[in-house]
Amino acid sequence: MTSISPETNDRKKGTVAEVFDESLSAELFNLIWGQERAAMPTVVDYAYEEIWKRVIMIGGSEEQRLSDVTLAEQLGGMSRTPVRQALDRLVQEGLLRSDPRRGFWTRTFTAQDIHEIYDLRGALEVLAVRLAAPRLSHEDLKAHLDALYGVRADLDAHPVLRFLQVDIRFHTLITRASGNGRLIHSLAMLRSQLSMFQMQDTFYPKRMEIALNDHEQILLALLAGNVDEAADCLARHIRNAKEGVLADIFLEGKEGVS
Amino acid sequence: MTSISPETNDRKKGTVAEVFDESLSAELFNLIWGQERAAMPTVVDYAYEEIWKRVIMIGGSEEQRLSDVTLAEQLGGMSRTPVRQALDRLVQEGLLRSDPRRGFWTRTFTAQDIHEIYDLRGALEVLAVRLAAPRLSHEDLKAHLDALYGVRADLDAHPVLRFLQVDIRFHTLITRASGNGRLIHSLAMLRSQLSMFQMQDTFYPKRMEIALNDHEQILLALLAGNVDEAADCLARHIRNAKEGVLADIFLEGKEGVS
DNA sequence: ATACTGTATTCTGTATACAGAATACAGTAT
DNA sequence: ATACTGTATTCTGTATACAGAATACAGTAT
Repeated sequence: MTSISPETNDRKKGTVAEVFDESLSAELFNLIWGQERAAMPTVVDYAYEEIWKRVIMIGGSEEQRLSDVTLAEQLGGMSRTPVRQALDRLVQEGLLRSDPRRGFWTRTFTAQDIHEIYDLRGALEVLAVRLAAPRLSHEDLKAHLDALYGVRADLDAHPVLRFLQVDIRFHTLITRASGNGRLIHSLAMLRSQLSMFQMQDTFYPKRMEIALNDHEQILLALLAGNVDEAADCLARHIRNAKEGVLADIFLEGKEGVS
Repeated sequence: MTSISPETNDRKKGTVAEVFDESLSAELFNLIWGQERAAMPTVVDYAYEEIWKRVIMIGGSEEQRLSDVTLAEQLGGMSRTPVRQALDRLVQEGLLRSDPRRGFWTRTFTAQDIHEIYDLRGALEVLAVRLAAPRLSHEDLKAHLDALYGVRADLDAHPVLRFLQVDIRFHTLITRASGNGRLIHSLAMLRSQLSMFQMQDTFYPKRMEIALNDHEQILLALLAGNVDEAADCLARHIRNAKEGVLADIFLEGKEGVS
């Protein structure tokens, strides 16, 4: 899966897959679902985590069949029952499709899916930042600003994973501070779906810089107590991210589809 | 569960449970999940539907244990496997809690849950109406206005179920027209959770009239092409609904909790 | 009477068995 | 050569079996 750059850029860039492969899916899993891990995980929890990582690595560009028998063998010879329960969970969360009496399949993601996910995410994160504003401490905000400046300083050194970490942590900070458990879970599910094409997504330094600038602006607005500005900027930030992903992954020039 | 009226009202009123009992849960299920029913339902689908109805009838006021063995027997002697899959689905959707190695339980809903659900619903429906506005035909809008006037005319005849039907259909009209499948599903899940205390909720004619007036205003704004007004009114409508439910169900006078 | 310990019982989570649907494929007709 | 039919095989969905965790409870000590 080679992507054609929509604009030339002489600095380092790359798809996530090129740079990190297997280790990234584990990192992504921790960032997205780490906090929700059970104290005493069941066999189903283990199967869910392992299959999640595989699905993310397969990505959203091809439909691939997942056989419960094969997976059960590969996951240390466990039985089909917990594997099927894990697969059911992934279907619920929108990462897989189950074709009745024909099995489980990874899903392909279209431009329509990108629109759905980012539109939803925009509405949810704007709600999150409004709920979070009075609950975020100055220390938390400043700590994240520092982290942001640190990453911006050496984006060239280890670009993509470091950027993804700080990006996810920024959005997680705001989401968690909302205090709305259902909102937190919904956003985690959307991010889980986004991870499906994160592996093919191409990250340009320019795009990462723009994102970090947006984050900075939002954090500064929150520090200044200007919630409306933070919300507007966050909405714009997510619209921009959507356009970036659409341009990168779906090059057929359908940017006009609103 | 007897509710104390926060204001006296001499016209007919009542909790849903008093008026409809078992038949209502089936009606609610159809309104919420009817469109998503599979052509060839599996045993799990059947178990899911039956258990959903039971859970709704139990409601969100008491924690009740659900034994997979007992349910399997009651659902025509099916086995535990599909019952557990259905229970897992209900946990995913927030209607049940699974206590690891101790079983499945219905959840009690607190004022915090009402806040979470309605805040989320507000953000999602506002997004829905913005996406739906250019996609709703004048015929659809007018048809719903007619239905609304019909119900308002004879609210006294069969108040609660008729009101619930037209209420859910109004929100479903807007949600579906958004064209965003994930948004539609998220809102169906929230409504599913709302159904948990719908049975204890008390419907006063005044409250129903206010809701219908809101609906009318939103539909007229959409007919006039005034999307912003429709969105604002919808946001207000849902905030009002939240306050109404909080006042009805949680009488401890915690309206101040924002 | 109350707290504690150890055993019996119940019940959950996972493994395995089995029936029937979907699929592959060989054989036949055109 | 291609389309079709019927049988063999594979695989999914559900039922059943089983091990170990949670619970109930009787018996004992204080």
